[in-house]
Amino acid sequence: METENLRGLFQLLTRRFGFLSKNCCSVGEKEISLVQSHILFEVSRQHNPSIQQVAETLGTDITTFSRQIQSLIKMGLVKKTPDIGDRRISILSLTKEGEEMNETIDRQMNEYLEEIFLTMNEFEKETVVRSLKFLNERMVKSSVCCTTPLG
Amino acid sequence: METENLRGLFQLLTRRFGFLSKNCCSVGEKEISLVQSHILFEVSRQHNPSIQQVAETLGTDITTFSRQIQSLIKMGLVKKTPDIGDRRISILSLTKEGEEMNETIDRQMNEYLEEIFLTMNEFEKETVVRSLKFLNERMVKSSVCCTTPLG
DNA sequence: GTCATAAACTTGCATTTTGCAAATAATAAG
DNA sequence: CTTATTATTTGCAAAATGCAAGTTTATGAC
Repeated sequence: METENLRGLFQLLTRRFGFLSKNCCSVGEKEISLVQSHILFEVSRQHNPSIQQVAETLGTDITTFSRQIQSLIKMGLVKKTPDIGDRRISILSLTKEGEEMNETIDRQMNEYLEEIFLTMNEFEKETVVRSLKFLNERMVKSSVCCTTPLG
Repeated sequence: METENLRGLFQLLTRRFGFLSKNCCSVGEKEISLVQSHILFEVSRQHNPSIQQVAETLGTDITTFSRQIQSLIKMGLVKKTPDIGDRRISILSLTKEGEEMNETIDRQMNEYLEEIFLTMNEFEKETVVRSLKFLNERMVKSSVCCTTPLG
């Protein structure tokens, strides 16, 4: 097989997805940053995660993350509940407003992505989506640097 | 077809690629940031781009970008040449050292990615790579927000 | 040509983000 | 009980960001 420039491929793909995400985080009155939208996404995705868990998943320094959570709490999007078994730990969850924000962003992003996939036929779309899923799985399993326990 | 969570798929994929990229920007003595590695990548990829062109491609504010270029010049990785036809314009190019740095990062990243693809057979790999390329093309063509002229 | 307008950058702040070091609080180990 | 260890928070100080305003060069109207 010819030598592919895999790096370029990934770089361009992620950049384009980044552009897609950029504008998509203001919902009604509230506006959050890209990083903050990732936090909502991840808090929603994990089951009652601690601050440390989410920070690690996102690869953010814990001190920076602690402050980001403070902002999100001030905005009324995230809640912090002390863990019952271990009171050092703060369990994160989304408020009703946070849920709504996350869902709206989700819908928006999926809409954008669907629009891209509209240019493909069913077979092509299915192949691409299956490939992305497959690749995703393999990236998790790979031992190559930089993976986090909770990926 | 069942409803996929496309956003999640993309988000995780790009995050994982981001992790892969994170550690990979120190070459020998020199160490550059992720953003700076993107700049080297893009300056190398485009044919004698102007400052504005690269800034736009990367979606960075031009004033921020101007300063980032200054840093890279100070590090001896990038060169600025006044355009012959229009002296307002600065043409960017990599120095020999910049080229080397970019190539090393490229090699490193491709090595990591190849390692992930090693867990697939030829057919699977080819399908995935073809899917990524295909998706990339369609993202460029799509009119959905956030694309830049030079993508 | 001259003057106004616009384009390609650059600099001056002022804000935000970041992360290391150190502090705090709670648990676990011995 | 005393000493780690763990989870999180604050105190800086450095870096990144972006708007407003400046500089230099080019272009258009006249």
